[in-house]
Order: sequence, then structure tokens, then C-alpha cells
Amino acid sequence: MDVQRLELLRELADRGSVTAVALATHRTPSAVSQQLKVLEREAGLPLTQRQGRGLVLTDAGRALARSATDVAVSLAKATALWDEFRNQASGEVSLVTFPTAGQMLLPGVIKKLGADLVLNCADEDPELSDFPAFTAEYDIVLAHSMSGQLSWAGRGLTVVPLMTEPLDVGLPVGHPLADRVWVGPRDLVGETWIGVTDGYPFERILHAIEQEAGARLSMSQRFADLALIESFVIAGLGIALVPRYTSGGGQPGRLVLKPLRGIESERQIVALMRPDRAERLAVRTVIEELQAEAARVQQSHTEP
Amino acid sequence: MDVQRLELLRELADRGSVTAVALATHRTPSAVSQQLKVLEREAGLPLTQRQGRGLVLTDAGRALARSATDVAVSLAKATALWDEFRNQASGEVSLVTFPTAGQMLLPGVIKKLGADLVLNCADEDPELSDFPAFTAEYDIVLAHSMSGQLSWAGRGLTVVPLMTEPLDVGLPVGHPLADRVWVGPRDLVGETWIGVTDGYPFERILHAIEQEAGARLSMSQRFADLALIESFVIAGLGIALVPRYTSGGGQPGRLVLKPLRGIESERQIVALMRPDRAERLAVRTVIEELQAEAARVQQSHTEP
DNA sequence: ACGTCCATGTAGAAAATCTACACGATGTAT
DNA sequence: ATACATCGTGTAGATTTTCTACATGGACGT
Repeated sequence: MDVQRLELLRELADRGSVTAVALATHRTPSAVSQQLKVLEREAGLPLTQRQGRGLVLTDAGRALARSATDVAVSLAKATALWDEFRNQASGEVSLVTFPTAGQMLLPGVIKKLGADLVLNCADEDPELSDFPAFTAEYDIVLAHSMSGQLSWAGRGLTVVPLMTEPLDVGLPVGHPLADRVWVGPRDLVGETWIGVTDGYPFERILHAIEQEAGARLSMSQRFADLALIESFVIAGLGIALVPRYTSGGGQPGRLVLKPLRGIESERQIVALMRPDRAERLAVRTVIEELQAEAARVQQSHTEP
Repeated sequence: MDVQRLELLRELADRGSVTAVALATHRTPSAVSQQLKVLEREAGLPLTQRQGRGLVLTDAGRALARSATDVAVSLAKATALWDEFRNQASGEVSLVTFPTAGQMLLPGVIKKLGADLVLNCADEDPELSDFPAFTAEYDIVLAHSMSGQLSWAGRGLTVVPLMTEPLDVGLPVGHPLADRVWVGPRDLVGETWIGVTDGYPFERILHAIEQEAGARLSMSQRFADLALIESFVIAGLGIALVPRYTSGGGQPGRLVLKPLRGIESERQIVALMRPDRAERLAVRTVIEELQAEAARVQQSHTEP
């Protein structure tokens, strides 16, 4: 039984089409198809099945693909081990993030990394995209979820928590609530809100506020971009829920943040990885730096 | 990084020479040497080292070989999984045993196995040979050790206990002690003993008897073969320590067995395997049958 | 000193795997 | 309905990888 073939099956499970696997592994679709055929012949039972013009795995195929992950993990552990012997976290690591986390963490991380470890970053809009799906393409995926919510369970991905960031209420200077130490759900009814695009995780907290206060919030605008939201708040067009550590980057002093009490108001920032990639020494190094940087950010907001 | 090459490194760790690896993997020594060279070049650090006319692993090499085992295990699990899908424990399984265990267990086991699972058995003299070393050559190694003694720890082998067999005192019919229900160390001084060859595990118990009784035992002969020992006992030339379930096979009724009290007198019969081979479905099937047969033997000696 | 055993180079054979291209099936747009 | 794009899969040949056969040189035992 050949590992490369198993790996191909796993890629097929992750990416869903022969062409995608071929593209990802720098091969022609024909080569992939041939190898899968050999694997199937060796297995002695059908692993794939045509569906329309595409190809889906059978139950047996899925099971095999799952065990292929274990093989990949132990293999990655082996390579990591010998990287440790040479103690060089070399190579390239790719990463996607949603904008605010990237702005908060990445500059600090990249400065810490040695010259022989290249970190290729990209950003993706969190609402448009399925975070776990990116683990096929990128080594590390920075994602956020609300606390308690286990959005990424059960897919067999490695999840490393990086930080929990409070979500505060953002107010313009001079707002009646701006003198308060904290605000509660009842203080917030009657305000005009700048909301996030539908489906965005912050949504849940706004619903919780409504539930707690017993009234609907009036939502005038809906944006995805944080800087845009903030500019509206600063302009006095409404108030908004904003992440504590990443807000006010552009115009400091013109936005007032108030902790929200009575409601669990925070988001979890995590790193998602395919288990085998998580074992790579270079990846582990980056993760450690991400954790350190996250701790640093958190500390700098609590101490001064 | 290639798995086949890693596997070769592991074989080298197990077998100790390029030639042996080549022989075991049906290749020429040159091919093995070349692959190891490639692996070393990929690793970027020396994995092997010449010693005399042979080749030994460096620390890094040993570490890599160890992690290669994990890879082999997960790979074996994958193949086992798909064997389960076809539910066929097919293929061949090789086994070595020491004579008495083979005589006790193997006939029953082989009868239970299906026609598509071939069990190739061989026997080896336990005193001459290093049991763990056989795991390189055979899938399953039946070995015995005294209770409490962990002869096969720390080599990274899978150990499956099959049974604990009491070691009784074998007497000729008509012997003064033959009427007793059991015998103690003190009853046994003054007797003439038929002993086992030096280094044999039974040796320990004889020493324990001497220690307990406070006197040396007179040892007239030393044999390795159990049937030979028994024939001496039956002929009235002495008494001997014999395993309860395997003795008296040849001449029933002419040998009397008495339990030995006051001393832990039993041997542990175990199956030794390389971890990866232990995962194979066919191997697991044989192991299960071995356990069942062992239980059956044990039961048939306690009940009637 | 001699033969033996072992690992390792080299050259070419053998095997495995890939690319290029064609084909049929299946959706989608016009 | 027709034309077109997409997707997987065959086939033939090129490419790459890995093996064998044989030769070489060092280490050990007699």
C-alpha cells in the first residue's frame, strides 16, 4: 500500500474533485485519476463513485481517507523530528486570516520570525467564506467564533485557541453613555445601531441584548468592514459592537469603548489546521509566536 | 520524505546490517545503500556511521527509525481498516514458538483459522535464541518469561499475554511425595533433580527453592528438551520442574504433578510483535485465536 | 598475507509515474 | 435544442525513479 496514493485520496476527500487535487499537487488530472484507480484495485473495493460530472467518495473511501490522515500526521511528526535535530524551522508557511486578527497579530509575529522561515499571509472576508475549507489551501487559518460555540468541531481539524477578545460597545465622544464605566443591555435600547452584515458572528450578541432588554434594537446600517463601522460611530451616526483590541486603530481618541456587562460578549480567536500540517516544525513555530503575540496584545490592554 | 526509505532505516535499526535488510526486503545491498544515502541527503545530517565493516545508526538515525515505527503502525492500521471492509483476514502470518507452547496451542489455533489465512509456524530453542530478535523475521513470536520479569520491556515491541502456566514438580509414580496434595520447598531438598540447561528461565525457581529451603539442590542432569526430562523422571532418575499444561503428553499416567507452594512458580506465555505487524488484521485474528485457545487449555485443566 | 564479509560506487536495465492529447459524459448558457 | 465548458478517464510515449549486476576498497579472522 502506497502512502502517496492514500494522500491523494485524502486530498480528494478535502477538495472534492480530481481536478482540484491535481491542481493542488502539481499534477495533471490524468495522473491523479490513474493513481486513484491503482489504489482502488489494490483495495479491492470501490472507493469513489461518479456523481454527475464529479466524483464522490464511498463510505469505504471516506474511512480510508480518514486513516490516511493518521498516516500523514505520523509522517509529519517524523519530518518535524528531524527538523528539530537540525533545529531549523525552515520552509514556508501559509496563513489566511480575517482582517482584524491579521492587523492585530501578524506584524508582531513576522518580526519575530527568523529569515529562513517565510510566512505567506492572505486575508479573506470571514462572512463570505467557510473557514475550515481554507485549511486545504493554507497551513494556518485564523478564525473567530463566539465563546462556547464550537463551529469547527467534528471535522478532524486541529484547533489552537489564541485569545478571547472582549466585544465592547463603541460610542462617539460626547455620547451620553461615554462617562459610564460599563454599560448594560438596558442602557442600549433606543440607540441607533451600526450593525454587521447578516450572518456575522457579532449578530448573536446583538440578539442577546435584545432578548435581555426586552426590546428590538434599531439597526440603521449593516457593514462588514470594521473601519467603516467605526467611522460611522465617530460621525455620531450610531453606536456599534466592536472588538476591544482591534478598534480605534485609525483614529485614536475619537472612539470610546465601554465594556458590556450582563452578557457574555467576547469572541474566540483560534488557529485552524489540518492535523498533519499542525505537526510541521515551521508551523508549530509560527503558532507559538501567534500565541505569544496574542498574550502580548492582551496584556498591553489590561495593564496600562 | 519517503516512507519506503524510512522503513528501510527502521529495518536497519532492527537487523543491524545493510545486507540483512536487503535480504529481508528482497533487494540487493546496493539498492538499500543507495536509498539510505538519499534519505541521508534529504535529512541533511548523518543517520548512519561505519563501524568496522558494518554500519550503525547515529542518535539522529535511531530517533528517525523510531518515528518510522509510528508511520508503519498508522499505515498498518489503514490496511487493516480496509481489510475489515472486505472483512477478510487474508494473507500469510508467520510465527515462531518454543516447542512446548507450540504443542499446546498451535494445533487448536490452526484448526480454527479459515482457509484463506495461512499460518506458517516454526520452532526455535528458547535458550539459544533472543526472542525479541525474532520479531524482525516473524510476525508473531511466542515467548515465555517468569512472572514479574519484564524481559521484553523497552524495545518498543507489542506484548500480548496469552496465559500464565503453573510450573509443577514432576514425580515418578510411587515416589514418596506422590500422595501429597502439594509440596513445599523443604520437601524437595535431598531429592535428585533433573535440571534445565543453564540460563533457562526455570532456573530462577530452582534457585528460589534453594534459598527458601536453605540448602543446595543436587542437580544430576541438565536438559533443554522437556520430553527428555520427563522420561528421566518417569524412569525414577530424579524429579523436575515441569510446566503443568504441557507435560505428560507422551506417557500419560506415568508422571505425577504436584503444585509447588511457598514459591511463585509459574511462567508467563506471551506473544511478541513489532507494533506495526500487530495491527494487521490477519495477525490480530491469529492473536485472538491464540488467546481463545490458551483460555481453553487453562479451563480444561482446572475444571475436570 | 590471504580470503571473506560488508558497504558502496557506476552503468545500464526495469519499473513506476507523469504529461499530452483525445474522448465521452454531464451540466450550463444561448 | 444546440453549442460550449467542465470533469473524469483512457492511451501512448516521455520522464523519473529505483533496481540489478558487477567492481572496488576497507575491516576482520585465520
